[in-house]
Amino acid sequence: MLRYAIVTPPVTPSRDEVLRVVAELGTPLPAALSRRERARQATVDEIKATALDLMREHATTDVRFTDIARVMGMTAPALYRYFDDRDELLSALIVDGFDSLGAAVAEAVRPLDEADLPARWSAASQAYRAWASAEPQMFALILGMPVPGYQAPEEGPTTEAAKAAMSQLSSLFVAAAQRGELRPPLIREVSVSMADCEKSKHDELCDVLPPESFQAMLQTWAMLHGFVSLEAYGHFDWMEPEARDALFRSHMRLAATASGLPVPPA
Amino acid sequence: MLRYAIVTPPVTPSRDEVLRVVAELGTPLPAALSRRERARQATVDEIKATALDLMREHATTDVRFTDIARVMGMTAPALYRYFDDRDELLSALIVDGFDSLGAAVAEAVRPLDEADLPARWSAASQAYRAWASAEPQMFALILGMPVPGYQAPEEGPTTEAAKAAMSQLSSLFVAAAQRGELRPPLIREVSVSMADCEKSKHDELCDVLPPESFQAMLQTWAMLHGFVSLEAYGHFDWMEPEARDALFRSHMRLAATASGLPVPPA
DNA sequence: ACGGTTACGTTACGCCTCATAACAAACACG
DNA sequence: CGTGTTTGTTATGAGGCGTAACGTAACCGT
Repeated sequence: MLRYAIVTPPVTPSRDEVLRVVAELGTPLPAALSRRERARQATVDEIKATALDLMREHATTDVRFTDIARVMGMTAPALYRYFDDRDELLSALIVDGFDSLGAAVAEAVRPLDEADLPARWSAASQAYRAWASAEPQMFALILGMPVPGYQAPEEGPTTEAAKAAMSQLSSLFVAAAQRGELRPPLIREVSVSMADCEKSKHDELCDVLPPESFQAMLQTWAMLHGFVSLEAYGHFDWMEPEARDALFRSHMRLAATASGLPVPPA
Repeated sequence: MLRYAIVTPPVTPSRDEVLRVVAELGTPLPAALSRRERARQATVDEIKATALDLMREHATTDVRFTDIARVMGMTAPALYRYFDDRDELLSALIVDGFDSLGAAVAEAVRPLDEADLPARWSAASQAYRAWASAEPQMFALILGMPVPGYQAPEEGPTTEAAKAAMSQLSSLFVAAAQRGELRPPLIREVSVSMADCEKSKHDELCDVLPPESFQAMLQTWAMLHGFVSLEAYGHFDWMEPEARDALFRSHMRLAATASGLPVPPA
């Protein structure tokens, strides 16, 4: 039923692997990690990786400690040495999820010409979509209604990770604005509360983005997220894949047109 | 902890109540229901209502049979007389959810002048949004990733209910088209697969709606759904309510502008 | 009105999961 | 080599799902 060999990574990863993971997590890397700490970190990673594998395999955001432990060749109570309870594991997975989504978008954009904003927008939105389609459970976990019973910690590291991931989107608008390629959006009326709120919460953006463009950016996110949500949860399954692709491209052209981003060629 | 008195409706409802419920469910009403069938139907309804109350109270899509039964003054195994298992209860709730969403939109639109399409669009989208905000659990249940472990039946009554609810949206486009008030959408390029798929699956629409308007309708749904999803799951919590309202109105103006629907005045 | 039938609700039970407690082995280190 | 820490184990309790077996009450044809 469960394929032990496939999902079980090596118990003691290489030093490089550990360093990569540590760097990825943003830890300052205090000179070096003791042997024990490295082993512990590896186990934590293996738990998270196994949980993700099981989520993928069972197509659900529900993860049973029992299953994780069995796949890892351990017993369930041992996992409590690494995560106080299920919520803590989920929070860690959510942080990783935002990181993964942000990284996927960043990866897709990185090799492209910085001047080619239409291509960067296409690649970024396509990466968002592809990530959600490939990992609908993760997508549901971070941007949908999470697992029943799970209560997201307010203002925790999850919020940080979310902001970081979403900055991938805003940086596109900032780049366009700084290059002078950001047209005024289709909707230019901005309510007072909108302009005010922009000043209070995202001040780093209001220096470079006019309020109507900030508003357009949020609407762009909503457009992107709407399509991707509907697709990820199967509400576009009645369409042929090619039709979905075409609809998505068309949708993103619309988003760019409406928000003032440079429009990708048809 | 649990308020028995509040959530427990009368065990034997009035005949009018029963007739209303039956009519609501679309049952053909075969002359009349026997006393037994009426009682059974009442219990089924009470179970669903209690489940909804508990979902609202605990802010989760997870419902425990034990809790439902306790609130109803029964024991858990008794519920299996009415629903084979948890999935069947959830499927029933999903059907009701789609019905409720569709009804909310229909209610909002019904009193308005049939000629005033901008007002109807504003009211419909606002009803969609308000419904999702008032019942985020239901919203997640029907249009998000459902409860872990729940497997939606393919092509069941849930699909029917979903189509019926979504027809509220398409009927707006159809009305606009029939009245000659539907402008060509901003994006007019339609891929071949899109136009073809339209013919195969939603043939009743392709008679009145040009393919580019059908495409625009789907994009409009995606725009609406994207905003509503993000808001319902708390990703717009950093905005003031007034700012969210303004953003939504602006978003819906954009949707109408882009899709060719008559645009509401600012 | 009466006995058979059907529906409903109960208690008892088996299985599973989460989570804790108490215990054993492995390891680091003076 | 001993000592304390870390990591794993087994044992245990609480609680949910779903089934089985059993009473009981309501319905219904005669």
